[in-house]
Amino acid sequence: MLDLRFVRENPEIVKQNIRNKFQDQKLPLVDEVIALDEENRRVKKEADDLRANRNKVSKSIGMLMGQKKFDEAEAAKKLVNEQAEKLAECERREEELNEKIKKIMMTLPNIIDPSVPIGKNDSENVEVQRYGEPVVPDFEIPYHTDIMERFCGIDLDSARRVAGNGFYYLMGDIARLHSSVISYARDFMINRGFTYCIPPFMIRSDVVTGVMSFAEMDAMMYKIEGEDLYLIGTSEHSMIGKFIDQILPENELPYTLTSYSPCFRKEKGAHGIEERGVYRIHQFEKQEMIVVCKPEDSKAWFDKLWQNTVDLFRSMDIPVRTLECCSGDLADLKVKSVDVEAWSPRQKKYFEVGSCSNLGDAQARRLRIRVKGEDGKNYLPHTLNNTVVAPPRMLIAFLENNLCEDGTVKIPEVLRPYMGGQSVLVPKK
RNA sequence: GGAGAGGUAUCGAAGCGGUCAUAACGGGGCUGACUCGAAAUCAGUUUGUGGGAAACCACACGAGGGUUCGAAUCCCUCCCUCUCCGCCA
Repeated sequence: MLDLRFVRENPEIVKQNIRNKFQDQKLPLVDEVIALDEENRRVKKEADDLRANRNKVSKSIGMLMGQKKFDEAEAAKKLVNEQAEKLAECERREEELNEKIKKIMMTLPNIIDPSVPIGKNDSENVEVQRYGEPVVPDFEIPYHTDIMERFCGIDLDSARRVAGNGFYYLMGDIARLHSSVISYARDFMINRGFTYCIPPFMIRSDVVTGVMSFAEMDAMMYKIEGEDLYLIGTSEHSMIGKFIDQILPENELPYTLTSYSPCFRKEKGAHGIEERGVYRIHQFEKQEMIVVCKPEDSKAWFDKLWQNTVDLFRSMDIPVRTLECCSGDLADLKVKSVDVEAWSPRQKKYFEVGSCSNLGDAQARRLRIRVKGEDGKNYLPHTLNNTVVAPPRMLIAFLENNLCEDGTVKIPEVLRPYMGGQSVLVPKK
């Protein structure tokens, strides 16, 4: 969501940005919206003048009535009535134009950061840096659900009977491991100065449209029947939504929060063989971090945020890399985004375990989140979000990287306090 | 689920067809005075959004409609919040 004034004053920047994102079909929308805006301002001026006149005459009628000059009052009424139809027509046109403008503005992509690599789709994302040695052991690493089954740690059959494909029962040590990771990640972020928060797991539609594009909404969000409520796809939704319609005191910035929630996603469409098991599911749990900050600080915060995830995974000895999202793969609301990917010794490649995004002022504009500046003027803050860890998917990386040849799984030092002191998990079968 | 009350700026709250929406009154914030400094006190200042170079204009009293020359105020529909009762982790 861009500022309309910005579009009006910088049409070439907006168009080049659209080309950079390979959305050329949206190019005509820029001139279209500028023309609509011009007409809208003209119509608005006319309507404003008519309304100003009506207000003036109406006020005088009140005075005339008070002075009991009824004849003059009647004459004034006639005058207002003569212009009523013209005003009504202007107002209809205003409404129509506003709607058209809003619709276009919702589809124009946010201006990407100059540092974002230009590319058509996810195949052109760019590796930034690797952390830790991606080891391939000389024994075979089974599929993650097979590892879990050795520990009697997963029951997908029952899950399918109860809820269908895309759900799981985690059992025993594997379930405990899942909870341990969440607890550890929570404390990890608290130690880095973030405020822990447990948010609502359902949100209203106006919050949904504020935090994501329509395309994403349709593909992701579960709606509660008969109510204006949606299950959150990530706690980012309720956490950024927390600030809807607020004017925030500048001295309270930045807000740095870490939240826990289950996440619900439709995951529409078919997915590949590598996305079975607990990789892509309708319900999972996640520790998230969000930041609301001054515009000038968002770039620095962006780098701090993804670094937290890298550090967390490294503290559990999982090799990771950062992958910069290219222009064509970047969601329309985002200014810049980096995925954190974990090493899979089985697939001998990295796979996504987290995503860090700088939304610029796009979410703030949609949600009407403002900051009262020192000079008394309000401005839009920037919003950022990043995955701390999403345990089900993280467990895949965890099990594959910590599996020993004898079938046991090492528990990293940092997780042991959360696992009752165990240093190793021994298979049950 | 039943009954009741209510939604007005940063907060509490008055207004209940025109002379109180540049929103009374109070709190908070900011500025100044007093003070070595602070508290207290006193004075001033402080809604948002859009249009305009500016003067200024328009819009917004939960949302949307209607009545009217004119609606915070009257009518209709919907949403939300609170209190009590019921039910229940």
